[in-house]
Amino acid sequence: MNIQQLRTLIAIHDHRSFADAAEALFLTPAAVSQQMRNLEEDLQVPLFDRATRPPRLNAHGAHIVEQARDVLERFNALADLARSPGEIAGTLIIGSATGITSSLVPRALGALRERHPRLQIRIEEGLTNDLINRVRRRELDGALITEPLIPEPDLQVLPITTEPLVVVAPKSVRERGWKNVLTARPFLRLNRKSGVGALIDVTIRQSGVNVTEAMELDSSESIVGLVMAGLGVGVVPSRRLRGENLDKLRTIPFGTPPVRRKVVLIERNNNQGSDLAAIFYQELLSLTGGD
Amino acid sequence: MNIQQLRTLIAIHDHRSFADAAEALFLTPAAVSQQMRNLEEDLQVPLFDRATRPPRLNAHGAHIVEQARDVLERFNALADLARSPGEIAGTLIIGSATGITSSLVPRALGALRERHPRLQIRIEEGLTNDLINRVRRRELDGALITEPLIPEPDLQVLPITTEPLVVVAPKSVRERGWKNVLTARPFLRLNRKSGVGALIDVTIRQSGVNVTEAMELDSSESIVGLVMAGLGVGVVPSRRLRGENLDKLRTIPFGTPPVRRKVVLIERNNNQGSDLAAIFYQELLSLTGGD
DNA sequence: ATATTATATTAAGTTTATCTTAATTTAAGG
DNA sequence: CCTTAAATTAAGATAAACTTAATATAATAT
Repeated sequence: MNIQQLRTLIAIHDHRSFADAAEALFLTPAAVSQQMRNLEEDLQVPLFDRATRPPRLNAHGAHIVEQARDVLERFNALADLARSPGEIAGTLIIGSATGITSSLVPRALGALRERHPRLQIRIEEGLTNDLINRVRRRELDGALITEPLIPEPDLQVLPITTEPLVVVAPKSVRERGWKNVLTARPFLRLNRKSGVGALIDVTIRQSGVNVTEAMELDSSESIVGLVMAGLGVGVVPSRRLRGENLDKLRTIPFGTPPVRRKVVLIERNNNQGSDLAAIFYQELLSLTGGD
Repeated sequence: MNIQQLRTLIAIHDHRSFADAAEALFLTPAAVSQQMRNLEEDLQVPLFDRATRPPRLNAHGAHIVEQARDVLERFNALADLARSPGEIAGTLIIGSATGITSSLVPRALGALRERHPRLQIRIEEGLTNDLINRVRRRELDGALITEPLIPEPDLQVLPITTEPLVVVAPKSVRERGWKNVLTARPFLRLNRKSGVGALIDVTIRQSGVNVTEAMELDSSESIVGLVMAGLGVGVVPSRRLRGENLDKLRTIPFGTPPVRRKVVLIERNNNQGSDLAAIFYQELLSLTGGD
């Protein structure tokens, strides 16, 4: 049994004539006759009472026609849907490097959900290098990470937003200039495995400043806490200071010129990118106005 | 797009491999690969991301798989239903000659309805000759009529029940024997177009009795009424006398030997009969115990 | 009853679709 | 880099589905 045979069966019922059904289906009457013969043979049951002209659907045949209408409608609806995939559906999987705090991302994801209700969205956190490999392996549609990033020919880097870094020190530190402040007290280093940590490290090395490292920490919050307790100085994204009691801290722009960390979306290059990631990026751009 | 392609698409999703899907479907991998190519070409949209091995369903493809499951399940259910038409459905149309009063028929129809809830039943009354022609033209599945009936090679006569005929006369008629009673008073004839009327006519002619016809009437009830009014004598099915005040009437068995009218079901012969009529007849037999 | 007509059926040939086989390509893993 | 397994592609083989032409037949007209 196949869809074409069902189509023919219904047409015979509607037109009450093999010949008229054939005409409606752009076939010859012989084709219609043979189709019905083949269908009956396949099913091993008669569908027509052929003692009249035209043949009449028997009780069973008439029953099958009614059921077949539903099946055919659904099949046609699926074919239409398949031909015009207009509505975005599926699962977008985005990796996010640990510590990315930009409010842009949640806003973009919210807007995506609203615009494409059938789109499933998943955010998976991880370390930058892991995320990059997972994008390559197509396990992720894209990943949000921070620079620095070694340019790779198979990856595309799409800028999303930037954020200034600042030196933080206890209020009691009086030295002028960021280099002097960093050397005035023990240095609380942000883990170099993170993009920000690495950016800070590179900047310090290139400036020729010799800091006295006290310890290495995994998060900007820890660093801010220790600085407030008077145990040293550090460098953190300025956003991390929101809500803090700035009366107890000094903040000085970090670097010459001041360094900003960039949040970027990486995707596969060379037409290997995921359609869903492209949609996500468009959403981000519309929120930032392209800045 | 066809059902086989949908089947293959789903198998690829479930096995995550063209080769394994091919094995499950008893095809070669090349056939699977070509089917998917053909499907994408027909729909004019890609369904797979082919930059990996095995190819992965893209978002759109995965979405179509989910919809396709429903369509395929319904198609399969219809094929199963079509192959085994176990449950009786459809419309049984039975003709009934005017005046058939046997309680068997309503009882049989009631039992049929109970046994086959999806069976539609229609009873259409008419004159015997009309009904016979309509059975021939397959407009009726069968017809209930009374004998006599001229045997016809294309019609099958299935006996259902019999009923005695009686001569009815006013109490004042004293003659002995049915023949004398019929000639003692004017004869009230039942219309010969009905089976009973014809049966009565034939029996009288064959007996050599010369009745004096007063008038011809269409129903047994009219005859009984006129007899009670003293206007003549007649012949009616004995069932018609139920509830009548028999103190005012004489009743004598009609014919030598006594004549009984038969109610029969006629159907087309030579394997032209309707399945539904056969079911109806079986029901009648089970109610009569075959008598 | 016979003749006519329109339509379904059947047989045979043609066209199209779908499969298999064999060679080639390619992603993935060692 | 090499190897392997699996997907792809081209070409041939097979099966399915159609058309054409002849035949059969129910229905209708005379």
